[in-house]
Amino acid sequence: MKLLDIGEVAERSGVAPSALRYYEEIGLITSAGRKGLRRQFGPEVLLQLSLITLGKAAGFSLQEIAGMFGKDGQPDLPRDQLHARADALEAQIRELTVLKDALRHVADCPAPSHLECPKFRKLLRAGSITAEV
Amino acid sequence: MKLLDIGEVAERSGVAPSALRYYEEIGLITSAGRKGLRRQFGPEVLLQLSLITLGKAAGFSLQEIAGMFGKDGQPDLPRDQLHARADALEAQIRELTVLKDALRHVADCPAPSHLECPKFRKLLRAGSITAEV
DNA sequence: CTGCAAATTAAAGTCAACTTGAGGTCAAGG
DNA sequence: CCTTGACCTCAAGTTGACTTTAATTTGCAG
Repeated sequence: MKLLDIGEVAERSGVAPSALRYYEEIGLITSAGRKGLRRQFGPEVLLQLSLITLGKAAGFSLQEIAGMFGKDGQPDLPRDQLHARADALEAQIRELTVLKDALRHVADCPAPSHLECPKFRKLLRAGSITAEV
Repeated sequence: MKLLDIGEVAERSGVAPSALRYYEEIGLITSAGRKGLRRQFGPEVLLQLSLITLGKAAGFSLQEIAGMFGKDGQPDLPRDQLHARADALEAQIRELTVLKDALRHVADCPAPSHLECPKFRKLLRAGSITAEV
C-alpha cells in the first residue's frame, strides 16, 4: 500500500502542509502512521481533501464538514440529518441564483438606482430574503 | 422622509447593532445623519442589508460585496467584471450542486465506504474538483 | 558516511468580522 | 424635572482557519 508524505499530499491536493497538520490536529483527517517523525498519508486522504475543499467553498466550517463526512470519510450524521443538510444546500443554491441574477441585472440595467428598479426588487423578493421594507 | 434608528434597523434586518456600526465604519453602508449622537438610517439601508446578507451567505467577503454594490447600492465595478463575478457564482452553484448530490448519495447509498463507491467518485469527478487520485 | 532538503514541534502571529465592556450621553415619557 | 433605556465611543477580546518562525531531526541520494 502506497503511502504519501505530507509534501506530496500538499502538492497533489493543493492544500498547504501547515493546513494538513492543522486538519489532523483538529481530527478532520488522519495520517496512516509515521515513518520516523514524518506523517504518512494513505491515498484516500486526497479524496477526503476534495470533499473538504468543496465543503469549504460551499461556506461550511471545518466542524460542519467533519460532521458530514467523518474523518474516515464516513458520515457521522444519521440519514435524515444528511438530507436536511442537502435541503439547506438547495436553499443556498437558490439564494446564490438570486444573487447571480441580481448581479447580471446590475451589470445590464441602465436604471440609475437599482434599489428602486422594480425588476431588481422583484428579483430580491424572489429570494425571499428581503426584510420587510 | 422616515428615518430609522439603529435598533429598528437591527430588528428589521436581523443584523446586530454592533455589526451595523462596523459596516458603517468600513464604509459598507452610510447613515443618513445623526439625531444628537444617534445614527439615523434611511429605509434603503434595509435593502442594502439584504444584499449584504445574501452576499455573505454566498461566501463573499465584505470587501467583495462592497465592490459589487457600492455603499449607495450602485456598483463600483464595470459591467464585464460584474458578469465575471456572476460567472464565478455559476461555477460555485455547480460545486454546491455536486456537494448536495454527494450528501444525498452518502445518506442513501448502503456501500460501506463511499470513498470507494464508483457512483460517489463519479459524482465528485463531475465537479472536476477531484485531485489526481 | 555525509549533507541537506524536507520533515518535525510548539508557540506566536495574522486576518476578517464582529462582540464585549467600560464609561459616558441624551431624548422622551411619566 | 428626572429617570431610564437606547444609544454613543474606543479599546480590547474572540473565533476560525490557518501561517510563520525558530529550533531541531531525519531519510535518503550521492
